[in-house]
Amino acid sequence: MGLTKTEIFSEQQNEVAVFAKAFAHPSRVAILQHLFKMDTCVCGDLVIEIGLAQPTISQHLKELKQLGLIKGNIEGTSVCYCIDLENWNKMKKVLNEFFDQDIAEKGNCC
Amino acid sequence: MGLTKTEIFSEQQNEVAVFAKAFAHPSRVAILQHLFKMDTCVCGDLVIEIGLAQPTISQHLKELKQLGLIKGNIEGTSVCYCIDLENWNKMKKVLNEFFDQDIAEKGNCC
DNA sequence: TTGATTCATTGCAATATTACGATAGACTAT
DNA sequence: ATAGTCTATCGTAATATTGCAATGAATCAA
Repeated sequence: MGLTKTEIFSEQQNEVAVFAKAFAHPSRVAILQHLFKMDTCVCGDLVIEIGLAQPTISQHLKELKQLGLIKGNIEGTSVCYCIDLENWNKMKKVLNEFFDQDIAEKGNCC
Repeated sequence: MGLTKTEIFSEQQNEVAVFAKAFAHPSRVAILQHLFKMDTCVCGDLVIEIGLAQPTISQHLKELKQLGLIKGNIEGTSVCYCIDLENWNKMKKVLNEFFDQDIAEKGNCC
């Protein structure tokens, strides 16, 4: 059906999934990497850098912004996008807690 | 179009995206958490635990298996699934390298 | 063999995601 | 005002993902 049954999962499980979705596409990975590399970022940069159409980039930026991973300030006619470190670190914490579950002394059955 | 243009991205960017996709759905997050919790895991367990239909769970398990994050051994009539630690650690390394890009002394323009 | 159990596969329906052309809105420069 | 630049939004087309009923394949128990 394509309809995720979010209500049957825990809040943490949904949070991991929502954050992971941000990186689940190479366009967004590339956008974030570029934002890390640069000091000041404009959408136009990204269109040239990444090689997708401007509306496509704009759409990906919107998703990242809604997740809180980036923020954008209007600067004259262009928009300055950059990483929102506070939320970025929160995301890292949530995902790393998931990655680092207790796996130490487990009888490996397989 | 829904067709990801993987060819315009770097290998690393695609790798991050592919791994992230594994966690981009709460079902798979829940499955992995359950596999961590248990010592010996069977698909039937997961159907009861998670509350989705058996074919749905089976499909998610297949994806995780194809990615190499879990492995499954046939054990009589049931199948023993568990985390593949080697690939799990590789995934952690790939994603953490992405998460921990140089962000230290950046002039925050926003 | 027959029936029960367990998991995989197939086929389908519905929603989600990705991409882009066209267009609109906001600002700048002339 | 007018033209040019930059970004957002709308509408649309195509692919991807999710979920499940039905079915199949393999094993075990009697």
